[in-house]
Amino acid sequence: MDNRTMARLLAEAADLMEIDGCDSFRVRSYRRAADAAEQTTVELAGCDTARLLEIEGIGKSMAAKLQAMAATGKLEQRDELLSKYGTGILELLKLPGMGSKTVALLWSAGQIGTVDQLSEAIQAGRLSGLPRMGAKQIEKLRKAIEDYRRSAGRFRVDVAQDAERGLREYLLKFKGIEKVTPAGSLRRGRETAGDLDLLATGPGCAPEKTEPAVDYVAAFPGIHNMIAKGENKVSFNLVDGLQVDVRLLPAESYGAALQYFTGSKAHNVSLRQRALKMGYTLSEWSLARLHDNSTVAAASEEEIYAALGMEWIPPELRENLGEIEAAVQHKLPRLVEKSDILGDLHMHTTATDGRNSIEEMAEAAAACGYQYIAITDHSKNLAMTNGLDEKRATEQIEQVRAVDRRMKGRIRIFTGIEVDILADGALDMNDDVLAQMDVVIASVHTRFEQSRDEMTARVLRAIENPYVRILGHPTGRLLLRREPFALDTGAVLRRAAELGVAVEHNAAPERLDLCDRDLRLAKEMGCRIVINSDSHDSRNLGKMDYGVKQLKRAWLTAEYVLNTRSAEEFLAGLRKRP
DNA sequence: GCCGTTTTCGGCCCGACTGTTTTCAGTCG
Repeated sequence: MDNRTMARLLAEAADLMEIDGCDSFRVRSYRRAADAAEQTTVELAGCDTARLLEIEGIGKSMAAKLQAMAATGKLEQRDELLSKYGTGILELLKLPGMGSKTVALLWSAGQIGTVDQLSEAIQAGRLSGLPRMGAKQIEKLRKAIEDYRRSAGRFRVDVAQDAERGLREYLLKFKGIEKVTPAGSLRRGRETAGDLDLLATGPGCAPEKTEPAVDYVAAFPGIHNMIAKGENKVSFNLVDGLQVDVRLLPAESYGAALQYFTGSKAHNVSLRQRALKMGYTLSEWSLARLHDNSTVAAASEEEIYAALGMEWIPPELRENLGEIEAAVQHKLPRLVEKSDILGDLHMHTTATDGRNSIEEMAEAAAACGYQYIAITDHSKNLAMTNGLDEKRATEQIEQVRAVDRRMKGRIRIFTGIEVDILADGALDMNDDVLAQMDVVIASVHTRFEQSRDEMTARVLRAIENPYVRILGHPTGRLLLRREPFALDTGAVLRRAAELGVAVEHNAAPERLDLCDRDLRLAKEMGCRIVINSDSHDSRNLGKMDYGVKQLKRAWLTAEYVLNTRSAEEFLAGLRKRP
């Protein structure tokens, strides 16, 4: 059993224990253990007790549980509670605004243990009269279910990406498979994926010879249930429900298949129309001549696009939004690449909720090839993270400068802070401290019951503060968990552009703030855009692949992205301080 | 359940906000 699965079982156990009314500190220790399992680099399943005990947050009892999990594949506490409450109870907990106490209340009041049962109870009016269940609360729940159902069935891209990585590694271990490429919305860089399409090719994928490869795919240990197993396609669900289709393809039609399964549908329709006009027909097998069905191109996408008289189109642009016309005229932009990113301006350290020191972050960033970074820990309003007050923030400035000197120019470290935008738009830090920072990021962290207008006013007021240089995660979007902040993005971006406040595209995979639509808007408004990792761990520093894909989807070139410039130019590109 | 001792118990991240409370419980970050 891998660390990730252990982490999931422990986290689920913690949720269930909380519903069950266990001691909250005990629950927390399960959560800490889950965190540790998720974060650690050592393979837990192979560890002896002594090694396990070295891990922070793992004690004697937890070590035994980890070993039992490795041996049996199960966590007893979790299974017991699940059989008591049913599996639907965990789903109930995913509704925004729904915590363990409310779940426990619903359970004890009416044996409500699934989202469907809750929905039914609301319809039937059975919730009113329960403690703390007023009209507003019930309406909130009704809305939460609606949102939840809308996103059901799709997976956040980082979940799909993780699955893809694991599967790809597994597939490439097979001798007859030489190349594995994800297709579909994952390849195009969409925020969510309905399923995961993986294309594999190699000698073992040749027609009539696929049987061993198919068997190998079907033996993937992460498979929860098999949907279909054919000659060149294997479909199954992973434990978390994600559907995976693995297609084994001969090298000679790999390009056509990749093109076909990458989509989007609209792009493909357009492309096929063009093919027809040219006397060709395009399918997942090949681009062929209409009159005799002879192949024109099939092995690579490049050949196919070239045969259709155009440049190869990056997958991120394949949405039928003008990319075909541009490719025909050879006018596709040179999109921003990950290697263009020279600095990361948003990260946390052990001073607040990060896992590494300033030095460690700096070293890791230098190893990523960055030329500069900013240390931007949380401010005091994020009490849970041990946010910095004015005094600690001032002290940290000195520490950052000291580390910067020690790095001797190997990397520049800017001073900074991520301040919280309060309900009324004020910042939770004095201006005279902000005035000393190179980089001040202002972010909304809490979503109150604010109307769209109030939320917009809140952000607009915050960026009027002359020390704010970057607007952090502007839409507060946490996909599939919560609606983005309802705010007038256009108005905010326009004002940010006027003021010279850069807007952040937060590349943290779980916090996809500016979707491609927002980024296009930012571009139109003339905003300076910064892509940041918001790392809480030095190991996440270079992880910008997905974020860069999103930039590409908005047709952004390096000139739009401020941190593709040198340290000096970057600073000069930021809003001038008063 | 972990941890660290001022070591075998008693702490354990804390403040803002909402709704249903008329003083506070629940959720979130």
